[in-house]
Amino acid sequence: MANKAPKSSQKNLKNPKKAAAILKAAEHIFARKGFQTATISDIAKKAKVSEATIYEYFSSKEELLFAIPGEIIQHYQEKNREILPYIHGAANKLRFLIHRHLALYEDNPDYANVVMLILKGNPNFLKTEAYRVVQSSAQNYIQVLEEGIESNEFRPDMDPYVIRAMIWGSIEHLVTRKSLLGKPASLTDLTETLFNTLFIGIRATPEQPPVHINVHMSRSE
Amino acid sequence: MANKAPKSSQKNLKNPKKAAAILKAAEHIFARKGFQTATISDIAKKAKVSEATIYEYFSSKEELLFAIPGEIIQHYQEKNREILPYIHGAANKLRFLIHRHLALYEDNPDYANVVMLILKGNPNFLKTEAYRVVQSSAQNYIQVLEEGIESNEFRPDMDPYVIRAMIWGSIEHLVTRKSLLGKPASLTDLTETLFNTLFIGIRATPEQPPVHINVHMSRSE
Amino acid sequence: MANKAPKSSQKNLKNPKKAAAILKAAEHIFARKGFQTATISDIAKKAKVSEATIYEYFSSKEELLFAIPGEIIQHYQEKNREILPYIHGAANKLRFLIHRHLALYEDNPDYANVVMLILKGNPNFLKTEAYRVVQSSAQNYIQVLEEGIESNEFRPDMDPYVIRAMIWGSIEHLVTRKSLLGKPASLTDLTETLFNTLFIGIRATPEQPPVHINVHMSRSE
Amino acid sequence: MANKAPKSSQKNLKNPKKAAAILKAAEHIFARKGFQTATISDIAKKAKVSEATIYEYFSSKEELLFAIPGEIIQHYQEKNREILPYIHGAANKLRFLIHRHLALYEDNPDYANVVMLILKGNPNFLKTEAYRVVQSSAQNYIQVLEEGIESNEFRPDMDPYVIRAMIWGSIEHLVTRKSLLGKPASLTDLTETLFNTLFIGIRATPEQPPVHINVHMSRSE
DNA sequence: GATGAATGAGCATTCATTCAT
DNA sequence: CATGAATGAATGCTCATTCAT
Repeated sequence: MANKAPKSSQKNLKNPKKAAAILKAAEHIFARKGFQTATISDIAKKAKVSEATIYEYFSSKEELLFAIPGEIIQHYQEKNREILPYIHGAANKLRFLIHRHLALYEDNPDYANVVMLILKGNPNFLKTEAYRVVQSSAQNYIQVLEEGIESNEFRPDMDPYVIRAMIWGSIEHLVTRKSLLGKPASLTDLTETLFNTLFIGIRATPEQPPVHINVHMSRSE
Repeated sequence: MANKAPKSSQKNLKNPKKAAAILKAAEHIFARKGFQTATISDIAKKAKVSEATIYEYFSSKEELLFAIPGEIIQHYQEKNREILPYIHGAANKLRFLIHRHLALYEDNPDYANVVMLILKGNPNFLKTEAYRVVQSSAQNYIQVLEEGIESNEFRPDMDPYVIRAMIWGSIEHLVTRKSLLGKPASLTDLTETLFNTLFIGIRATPEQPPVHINVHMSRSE
Repeated sequence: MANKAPKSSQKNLKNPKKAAAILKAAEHIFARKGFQTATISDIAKKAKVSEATIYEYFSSKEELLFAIPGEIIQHYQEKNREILPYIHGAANKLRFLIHRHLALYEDNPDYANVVMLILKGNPNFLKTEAYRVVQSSAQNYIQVLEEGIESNEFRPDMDPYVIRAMIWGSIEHLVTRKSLLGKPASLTDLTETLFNTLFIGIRATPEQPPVHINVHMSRSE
Repeated sequence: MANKAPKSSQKNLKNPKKAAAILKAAEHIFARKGFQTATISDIAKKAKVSEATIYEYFSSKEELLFAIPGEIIQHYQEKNREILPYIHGAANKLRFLIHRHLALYEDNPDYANVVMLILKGNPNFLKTEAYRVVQSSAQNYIQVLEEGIESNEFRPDMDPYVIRAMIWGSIEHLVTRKSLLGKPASLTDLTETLFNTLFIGIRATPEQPPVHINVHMSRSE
C-alpha cells in the first residue's frame, strides 16, 4: 500500500499538482496550435506559471510534449487490466477493448489531437518511456486475439499482429478524421460496426457452410 | 485541347523540370528531417538551385510541402481509373485497390514518410488542392463497395464509409509503422490478409458436422 | 583588542567556515569555468550548500568573485610586512618580493586562474575593497625601490612606478602563460632571472665605465 | 600580383567593407561593455546592419570577438617585418619593437581594451587563427634578442624567452592600466625607460672616479 | 540559519522570405 | 530566369536572485 503513493509522484518531484496543471495546459495548447506553433509562453500563461517554472518540471518543450500521454495512458491501461478478467469470451473482450480505445479518444479530444496530429509523426516519441506504456496497452489486443484463437472463437489462420494493426489503424483513422473534420460525431457508436466487420466480414452470404444432407430413404414395409 | 497546355504548366510555369527537381529534393529532405527541421537551404542544396529560385516556383515552404503529393497521386489515380473497369467483381476490385494503395507507399518510401509523418498532422493540408485529389482517390473505395452491395457480393447492411475508414486506417497504420520502425518488410504482401479479414472476418467457422437427416418415407396405407 | 572580534566576523557574519567553504568552491569553479560559464548552482554543489545559502553570505555572484582574493592577499601581505624588516639591502628585499609574488601564484593555481583570467579584466574589481589590499601590497615594491635609490643600490634616475609595472607585468605575464599553457613549469625558479635582468640589464659589457687615464710624462733629469 | 587582392578578401566573402564595419563596431562595443554585456543587437545598431547580417559574416558572437585582432595584427606585423631590416643593431631593433608595441595599443585604444580585458582571459582564443599571428609577432622579439647575443650586444647568458616575457608583460601591464585607469598618459613615451631598464638594469653604477695614472718615464742613463 | 521553489529578465541564433541586379 | 545578399521576426532556454517556510 505504501508503494502506491510514490507511484503517482514518481516522475515529477516538487509540486505534482503544478506539474499536472502544466501538462494539462500543454495538452490544451498543443492540441490547438500544434507543436511548433505553440510557444512555451502560451503554455505558461495557460498554466498560470512562469515559463521558467515549466523548465523546473520539464527539461524541454519536446519532453513536455512527450510527457502528455503518460498519466492518461497509464490509467487507461490499469483500468483495462482491471476489467478484462471479468469479461467472458475473447470476442466480448475484443469488443470491450475497441470500445475503450474509442472512448479514450472521445473523452479526451485534446489528447486525441496531440496524439494523432503531433506525437504520431514524431520519431523521437518512439524512444520515450511513455511509448512503452502505449506498447504495453497494445499487447492487450494480442492477448485477447490469441485467446480467441485458442478458444476457437477466432479463425486459427489469422495473424494477431495484422488484426491489431487493422483495429488500431481503423480507430486512429477515425479519431484523426474526427480531430480534423469533426466528422464521425460519435466514436464509441462505431464500436459495434468495427467489431462486427472485423468479426464477420463484409461478405454477403454470411458463412452458410454447405449443409450435407444424407437422405436415407427407406420404405417401411 | 486548351486544357492540355495548362496541364504541363499547370501550377508551375517556367522550367517544369526544375520544379520537379525541387519537389523531389523537398520530398527527400522532408522525409528525412521533418518539416520544421528541414530548411529551404537544405532543399536548395539538394536540388542544386538557389533558395530564391525555390520561391520562384513555390510561394512558401508549406506550399512546397503541399505540392509534393500532387503529381504522384494524380498518376496513381489515373492508373486506377484506367484499370478498374477491366476487373470483374467488386471483391476483385477491392483487392486491387488495396494492393495499389499499399504499393503506392511501398514504391515511394520518401513519399510515404512525408504523407504519414508530416502531411497527415497538418490541418492546413485539408484546404489544399492536392487534398482534393486524395479525396477523389478515396472515392474509388466507396464506389467499389457500393457496387459490391448492389451486386450482392457485400453485405447490404455495411457502411461503405466505415469500411473505407478501416481500410485506409489499416493501410496507413502499416505504412507508418514501416516508415518509423521498418517493420512490415513488405507491405504489398499483406494485401491478401487485409482483404480476407475484411471480407470474411475473423470469426472461426466452427466445423459444421454433416447433418444426417433420415427421411423415412412411409406410405400411409 | 576591539579590532580582534571584527577580524573573524569581518565580512561574513554567521558561520565563517561555511563562508570559507563557499569561497573555496567558488575559486575552484571560477578557475575552471570562467565567470560567466560558472553557475551559482555549480558552486553550491561544490560547496555542498544550497544556492540560497550562498546569497546569505554573498550578495551577488560578482561579489562572491571579488571576495576570493581577500583572505589570501591579506595573509600574503601580512607575511610580507612581517619578514621584510629582517632582510637587509633593497636588492635583497626586491628579490624577496619577486619570489613571494611568484610563489603566491605558484602555490595557488586556482587563485592564479581567477585573478589572471577573470578579475584582471573586470573593471568593477577596481572599486573593490579587495583591490585596496592588492594596491597596498603593490606599495611594497615602491618602498623597496625608493629605499634602494636612497641607499645608492639602485639608479637614482629610475622611475619606481615603471619598474614596479615591469615587475608586475613580467610576473603576471608568466603566471598567465602558466595558467593557460602550463608552460613555465616552475614560476619561482624564475626569481633569479627576473631579478638579475632587472638589476643588471641585458647589455653585454656590464657597465665598465670608461677609464680615464692621465698620463704625465716627465723626464727625470 | 593577382594574388594580392584575394589576400585581403580571403576570409570574409561577400561585402568586405561590411565585414570591416561590423568588426569595427564590435571592437567599439566590446571595448566599452565587455563580452558578455555587449549584445549582438548593440553591435548591429552600431554597424548599421541587421543582427542577422552579422551572422552572415561571423558564425557566432565569440567568433566575431576573435576576428577583431586579425586585420590589425596582420598589418602591424607586416610593417614590422618591412622596417626591421633597415634598423642596425639589435639594441636599436629592440627599442623599435618596444615602441611599435606600445604604439599599437596607444593608437588603438578600443583594440587595447578588447585584447587586454577580454581576449587575454579567454582560453579559447589560443586555438584561434588570429592567435597564430600574435605568436608570429612575438617571434620578432626572440629573433632580435638572439641576434643581439650573437652580435655581442646582449649578455650571452640571458634567456630570450624570459626577456620577451618581461617585455610583453611590462607592456601589457601598462596598457591594461591605461585601459582601466587611464593612468600612463602616454604609452610610447615609456619606450626609452623600458628599453633602458631592460638594457642596463637598475643597479646603480657607483661613480667610478677617473683613474689617474702617473707614468713616469725615465731614461735610464 | 538554511533552503526548496518560483520567476523575471534577457539574448544569441535561426530561417523563411524578399528584392535589386 | 536566377540568385547573392540582407533581414525581420520570433522564441526556447538559462540563471541569478528572491522569499516564504
